[in-house]
Amino acid sequence: MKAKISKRDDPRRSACAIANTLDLVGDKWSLLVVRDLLHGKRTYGELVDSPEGIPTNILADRLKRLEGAGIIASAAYQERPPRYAYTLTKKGTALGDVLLALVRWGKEHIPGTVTLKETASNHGSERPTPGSTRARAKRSRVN
Amino acid sequence: MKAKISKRDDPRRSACAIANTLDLVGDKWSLLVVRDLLHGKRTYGELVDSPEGIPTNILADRLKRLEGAGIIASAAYQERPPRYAYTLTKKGTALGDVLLALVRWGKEHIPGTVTLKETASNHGSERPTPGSTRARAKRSRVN
DNA sequence: GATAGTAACTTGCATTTTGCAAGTTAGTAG
DNA sequence: CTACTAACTTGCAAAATGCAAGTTACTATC
Repeated sequence: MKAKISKRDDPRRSACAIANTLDLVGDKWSLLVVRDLLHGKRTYGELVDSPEGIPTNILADRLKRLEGAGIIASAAYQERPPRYAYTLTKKGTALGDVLLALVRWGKEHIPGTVTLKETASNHGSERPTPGSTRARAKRSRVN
Repeated sequence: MKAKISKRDDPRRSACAIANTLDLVGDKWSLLVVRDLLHGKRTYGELVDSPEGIPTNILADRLKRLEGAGIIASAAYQERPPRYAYTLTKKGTALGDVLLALVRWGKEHIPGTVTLKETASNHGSERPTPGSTRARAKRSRVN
């Protein structure tokens, strides 16, 4: 019935907001996925194609974790061959401020880095519009 | 044979400022060390005592890497038993903006998190004051 | 209908990183 | 000499990462 949270079994490292945020997105890949989604990418394939070359198993894992954390949401945009589009939730979109701080620091303090913004506009081909179809997400449970 | 830096053997994942920043501080611990230094902590022991409980080998490694990246600097504040004080460089202090973005996001989106600021104001025991001896380490602003 | 292709994952396994405990070094205090 | 402290280092076991290959579910083309 009631979920009681005692200090003993608190899995968090501390109450610090920074530490807890880092526990969610403090790894080499999570924020890059968020970056790509902010830039308009939506599908697994588009995310895999990013210049950093995320391994597919890592991407699958990060998508699960980010969805579990309420940072992204997935929705089937077509049923016949099941295809999913990932989008940022409001919570995820709010990470834009963090990315902005990161990119500003990087551009100022790491030579040769740039703000890359390649994919917001598609390059030629038409794509199915996510959300247009009836959302029927029949999928293995997302922990 | 001369060592030439071509795009082929560039060790970086990409030119993206976010990716490169994450390669420097995109792990569970680095930014917590920066946080503590911003809050006025200076010695190895003080850093180890943080509530998240960083393992000592990880701390030693992160201090080396952060120093190598020019984010922190170490200076001996006493010679007889060698003792070192770690301080943020200007480059490291600039990460305060990133931390600020992280703490804001965490406080808004993760329940039960706070801005913890148990600064250098010691709670009971006296500590050696850096700068008492010859080598004086300049203190950075205590947020 | 057999072959090939595409998107989205999953699985296996070697390598790397993390984390806990214990040990080491260089001093001070009694 | 023994105890104690600060600042690390070392030794693994466990977990995370990364690369390649395999799987599933379709579509398109011989």
